Amino acid sequence: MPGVTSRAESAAATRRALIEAAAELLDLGGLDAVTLRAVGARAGVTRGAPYTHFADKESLLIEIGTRAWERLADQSAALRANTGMSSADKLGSLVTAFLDLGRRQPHLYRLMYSNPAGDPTAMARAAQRSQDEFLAIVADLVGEQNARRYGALLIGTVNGITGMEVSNQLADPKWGVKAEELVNTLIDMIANVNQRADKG
Amino acid sequence: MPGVTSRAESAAATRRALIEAAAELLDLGGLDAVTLRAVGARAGVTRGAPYTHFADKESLLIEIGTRAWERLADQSAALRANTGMSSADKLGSLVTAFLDLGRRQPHLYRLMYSNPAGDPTAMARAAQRSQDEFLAIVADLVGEQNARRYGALLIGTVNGITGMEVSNQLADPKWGVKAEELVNTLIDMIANVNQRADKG
DNA sequence: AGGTTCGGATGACATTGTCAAGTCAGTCGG
DNA sequence: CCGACTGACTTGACAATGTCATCCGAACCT
Repeated sequence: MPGVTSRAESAAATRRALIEAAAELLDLGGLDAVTLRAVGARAGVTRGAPYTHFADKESLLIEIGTRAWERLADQSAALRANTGMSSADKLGSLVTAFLDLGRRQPHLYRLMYSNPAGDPTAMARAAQRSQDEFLAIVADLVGEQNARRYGALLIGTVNGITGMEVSNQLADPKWGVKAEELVNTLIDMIANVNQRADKG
Repeated sequence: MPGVTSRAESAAATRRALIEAAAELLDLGGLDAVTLRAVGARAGVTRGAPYTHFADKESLLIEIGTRAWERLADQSAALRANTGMSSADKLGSLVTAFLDLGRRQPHLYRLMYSNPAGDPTAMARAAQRSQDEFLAIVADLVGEQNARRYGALLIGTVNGITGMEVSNQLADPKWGVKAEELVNTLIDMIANVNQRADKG
């Protein structure tokens, strides 16, 4: 038997520690606080260590964003599999999860949308998977035909409203509305339109 | 009479040149391309010159974002004053302007929403003025009472949809819808709801 | 004219991302 | 059991960048 911790194990642990350290620094001090030196120090290694596990700093950040998207996608999938819940409630639950993410981890939220226009990164692919899960739940609510149209509208709206939350724009008392209310207003409108279409 | 170009005039010209150079670099190469040295070179001065006109690099960027928001606000104000146009058309026109901005200048668009959570910058104030103008047009469409609710919903949705455009997410053929369609769908729904409320 | 003011230039410095070279412990074939 | 090897990590070095203290010179005022 090799050492209690094999080399591969300790390397994997370091990789995990680096990701965690970077994510913590991001939450605490924003993107500017995430320097490779600080990440290394927090993970108990030196500034060069990240280059063993990641091509460059951006790759490390993308890994963090990817994981966040995957958590959301998993959450959606679990929710969709839940049989004791209405589609509308599932949708509301997801929206809340999204808003909470933006509120609790605004820097992470920004990172998740900092997609370069060029090639699709791993993060972009994870984001798409998350959207597909979301879309499936919307389809349960409004039917397959309308899913794309209203799914895109809903996703866009949730992003936008959360974005306003993140940049503190909705906090302005002039609006007098909460983010959840706004999204629920839209969900209601969509459900209504769809209901009328069903009857027609 | 002092020289053909007074010192104050040339200083103001330099300031303008710096802002323009920075904005061009932003459009061309993204935020990473905006280094003070590059900005100075493009404006015909050296790296230290910006510090005569701006406290730091961030202030220069904020100035660019502020100007962009002000252009939008002015555009909205002009539109609102136009008497030969329906409120719905005004709204559609504004939405188009917004989407075009995101499509043509994605880096600038991102900058406009990169608001720090803390104190309200000049950019944040300009953004608010722009939103107020938008809100006024929405109020013409749905009435003063509903303006806040639906205005916030619309602004959030436009932001979100544009954001999806900017990060190339709507380009995915799986959606099969265009950004304008989505927003128009929402505008129609809002107009309908309001119409029914009027009759009730 | 002579002093003053201020826009801009220059030198210097700390921080940071990145890489080449070196070090050392775990691993494996014999 | 031992020597070679592999690969994770460290260290030294470098270039780019934001920022500031200092300096220069031309426009400005009296």
